[in-house]
Amino acid sequence: MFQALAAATRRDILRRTIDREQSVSDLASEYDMSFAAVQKHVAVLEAAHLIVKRAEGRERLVRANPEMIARARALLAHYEALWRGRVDRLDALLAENP
Amino acid sequence: MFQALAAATRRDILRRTIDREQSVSDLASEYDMSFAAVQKHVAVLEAAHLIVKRAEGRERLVRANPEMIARARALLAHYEALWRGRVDRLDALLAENP
DNA sequence: GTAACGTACAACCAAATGGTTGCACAACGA
DNA sequence: TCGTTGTGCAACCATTTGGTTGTACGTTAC
Repeated sequence: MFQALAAATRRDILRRTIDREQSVSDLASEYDMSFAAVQKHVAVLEAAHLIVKRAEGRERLVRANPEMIARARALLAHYEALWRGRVDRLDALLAENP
Repeated sequence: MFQALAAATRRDILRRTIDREQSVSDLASEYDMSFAAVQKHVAVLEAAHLIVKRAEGRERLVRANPEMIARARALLAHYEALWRGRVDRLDALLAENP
């Protein structure tokens, strides 16, 4: 998941598809690279479940999956909570030895 | 930053150094790879400011930088906020046309 | 003083990544 | 029907990544 978020282009695709559903071609037209390159980025995001695709005729409409973004955020929040826990233990220690 | 978070080993180093300050050797002993490999992971995390190092004699003590973890989390929260904004706009639209 | 320890860094290697072009194929439009 | 459009996938290529070993150098212990 973090691997999928690592490339700037993919984060940008995520940003655009949060705004509104877009076809793969729509997305490809926004970047200075081949359609195939963008299609691969979309595939990576899809594999990480950061986006979902929906078929509409010959188009594939892409939209961000906020649930998965929330999950990434929760993981980082968990790291912070661990740190907070350390502080809390330190606080407890200081309370014991004032 | 997300690139730095992309490797599982580095996230694990982050987790360990949130818990408590540890030397590079301490960290290296935890993984089934060479010292140099771990040292490189630490260097990547340091370049992303996800950890900070402190010299103590010949040792380099590593600790996580919760400020930067918070920043990563905030970025993801921002993405979610964009999505929320979309929903809010939709809500406003529905309110206009009940 | 010297041996051992902790760290950094260079050189190298295999595998993954991010890009390309080309091709196949389904869906749409004239 | 037939050309065009939208998509996916394979093959290929250069660069990056994640690992290795070896070397150098400052710090600590004896």
